[in-house]
Amino acid sequence: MDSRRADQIADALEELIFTGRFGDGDRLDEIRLATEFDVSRTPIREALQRLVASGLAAQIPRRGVFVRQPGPVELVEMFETMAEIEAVCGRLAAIRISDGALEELDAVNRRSRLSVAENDTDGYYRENEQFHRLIYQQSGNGFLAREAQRLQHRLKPYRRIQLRLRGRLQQSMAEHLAIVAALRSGEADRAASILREHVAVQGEKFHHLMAYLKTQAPSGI
Amino acid sequence: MDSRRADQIADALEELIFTGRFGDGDRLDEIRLATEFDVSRTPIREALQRLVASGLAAQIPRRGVFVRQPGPVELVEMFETMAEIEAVCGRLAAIRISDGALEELDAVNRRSRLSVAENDTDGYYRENEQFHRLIYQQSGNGFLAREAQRLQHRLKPYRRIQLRLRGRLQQSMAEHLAIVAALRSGEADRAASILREHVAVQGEKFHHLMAYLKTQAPSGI
DNA sequence: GTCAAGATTCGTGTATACAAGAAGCATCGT
DNA sequence: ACGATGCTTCTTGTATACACGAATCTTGAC
Repeated sequence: MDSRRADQIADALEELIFTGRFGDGDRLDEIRLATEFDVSRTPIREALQRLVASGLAAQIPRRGVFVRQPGPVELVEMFETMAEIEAVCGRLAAIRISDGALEELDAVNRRSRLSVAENDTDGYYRENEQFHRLIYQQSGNGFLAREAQRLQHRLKPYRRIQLRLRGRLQQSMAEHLAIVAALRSGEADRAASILREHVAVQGEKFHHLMAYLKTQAPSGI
Repeated sequence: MDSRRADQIADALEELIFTGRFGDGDRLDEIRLATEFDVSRTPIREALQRLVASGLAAQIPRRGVFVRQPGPVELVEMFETMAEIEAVCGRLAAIRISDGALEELDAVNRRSRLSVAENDTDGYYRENEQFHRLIYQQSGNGFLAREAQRLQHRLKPYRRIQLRLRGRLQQSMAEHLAIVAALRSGEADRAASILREHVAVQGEKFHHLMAYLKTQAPSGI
């Protein structure tokens, strides 16, 4: 699909940052990466620029680009922003959603329930992602939907991990059902506030999880 | 400040796109731009990638990058998104704003009033920009503030032009005063809804202006 | 021994050279 | 005459070479 080497490298680097292989402040050495990816510096530089544009890294002129993992404060801010944007999507979707999309949401929730039964967090997260994406799209605003998806992608590793907390899967599932109910009945404000809480609570849960992990092992994600 | 040639070029190109010197669908020829900016293709390519990342241009592999001016539909979507995000900022700011910031907003509004008196749309827009930026910052969420500012920057040319409509300056001014009043009294929902309308109406006004200009002259902005 | 200044080295930023795919054009066949 | 196929040319994508600034190391002075 994408024959540009630089784009593949950008995705690979993003994954490496997400999985914590590159820690905060690490310099992304062009030459080193070039040899590792067996490619010249040119595509590496293009990939790095993409990372900088996404906010995953910061560039200091003549010094290089450095990984920029969000700290606790920024993570809270990102989750709050995501919560608000999802709330907006939900409020608009409650007015504009199509019957077909409601059916799709039901279908996603049926599949989600199976994942919950099997305690399959990865499977659940996949369905969860689709669930939210559908709502973005049903906001009837393509631009907003793209922005929401961009943010979702950025928060993906953090949204994912908090599902491992005991009871979180069931709670999330229940919230999804409530959201669909509100959308179906066209209760815009109710859909918005449930969605806002649904996402905000993810931030809090993630926060708790981080605090907990810190007491257990001082390693990264 | 920024010694990187590529960044300067990116800004210059952005300006050229904003001012309509490059129309929708125009190919941004690397070689041509390189000779025009008297520079090699390398910084040009980096600049183009930045444009693509901002959404101002689209890249087709092995074909080049093409200017992507938003059409009427996308503009409406962008204004709606901006309106919702500003509403969120306003709601949060109503709770979190500092006394000092309220003073600053008053000061900005005083300066704005002078621009209104002189019918100085450019001056008014500068103050207007600052007014909104202050509210973003007072949302107490740095991440949200940056996102809002990014969107504001993207919409700048369109927000600016609609101020030329007769009576718009006075109307905008009145709305700003109402917004500060709501923020000062901590009426979160009221601040949000005024801000939402304040921005949404800009989209509508811009739309009207475009429709009007289209009847007058078939040129670009 | 410590600090400062110069030299050296290393890495980014830019220019240029090379590779490869896409578009346009000409020629050949039907 | 029209269409298809191969060639040519042009442009992007990648590699390499060069320039310049930053950081470090060394050396000398106090």
